[in-house]
Amino acid sequence: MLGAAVSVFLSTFENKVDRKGRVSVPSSFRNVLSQQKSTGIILYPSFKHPCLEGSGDERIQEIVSSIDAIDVFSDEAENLQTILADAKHVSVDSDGRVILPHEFVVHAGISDVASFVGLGKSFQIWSPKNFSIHRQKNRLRAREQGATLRIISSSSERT
Amino acid sequence: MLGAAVSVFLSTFENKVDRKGRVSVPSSFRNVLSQQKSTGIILYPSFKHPCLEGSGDERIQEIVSSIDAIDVFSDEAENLQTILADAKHVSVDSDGRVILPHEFVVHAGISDVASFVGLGKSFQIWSPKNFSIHRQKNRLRAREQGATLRIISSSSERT
DNA sequence: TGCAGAACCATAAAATTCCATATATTCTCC
DNA sequence: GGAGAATATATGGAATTTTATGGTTCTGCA
Repeated sequence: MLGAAVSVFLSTFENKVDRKGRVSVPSSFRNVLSQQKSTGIILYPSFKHPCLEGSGDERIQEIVSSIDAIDVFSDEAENLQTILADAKHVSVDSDGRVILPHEFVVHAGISDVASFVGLGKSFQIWSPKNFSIHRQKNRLRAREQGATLRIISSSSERT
Repeated sequence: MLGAAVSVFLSTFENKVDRKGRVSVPSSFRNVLSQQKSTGIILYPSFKHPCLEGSGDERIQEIVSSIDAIDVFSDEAENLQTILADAKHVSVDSDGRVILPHEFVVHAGISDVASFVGLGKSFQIWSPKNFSIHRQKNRLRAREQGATLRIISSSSERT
């Protein structure tokens, strides 16, 4: 294995989902997870997009803390609590695969291929078709807003 | 070894890309990377040009931090996440080479030669043909605007 | 007892490591 | 100052190791 690379979820991978709902977690993602000492991953349906949100299983702890920190009856709290209610823990088997729960597969519109999309501290799982639409929109917007590059360069100027 | 001196990506190098997509990273670039303690490099397609943006892998950490600093579900965060989703980490092998992912080769229109262009804190990878066109345009504009030298001198002031 | 999930096996494709060489470039000793 | 040794770079190709993925068997539990 190479030098542990970078410890964030990065880039996009398309893997096949077999009849039993099994799908390989990208190798580089598994490396990140094992660095985080995660035995598996946490999945929950995104409420913004037709995709699944995923992360190492310590991330749940952060969400719980976030809930604690805000007003119990706020919309925000309810959103976060919804996440907890819908989330599932799936374990990674010895071949590096997980089983995507059926209702999640449905939510994301996944048939036989799943796109794992690295977002840094977390990742998403999409159907390739939905993701390409989503990506298109994002790139267009990023270009229009010109926000992307500015933010990056401003944060890299210091050091 | 010659001037390990400068710790910025400088000048332009043309190296061959073999059948497997391997290409040598210019020696002087490797020196900069090792000074930054990078195990490899981060690559992502440029929004603006048909080329690849490259940098040491600590850059990713900066982007992730930028994301963390803003609302997780905002458009802005998604813009930045687009970069993470498109980026790839490639490790430099013991012979000083990296493998250019196929889709990146396509994006940059690279066939059998790649131009590594030093930009100081980062660099770009072009097909020689596209780069010469780009360079031509830039020179022309610089001449018209007479702005180039001013910009260079102001940004080089720090270290 | 039937089914979902877990643990095993097997294998083709892809990525990584290792080795060989050609071409420069630098060093060193005479 | 220069011939030849020693080092560094850029490349090509082969050998090995990892992944991704399909199939089968085992097992607990409803």
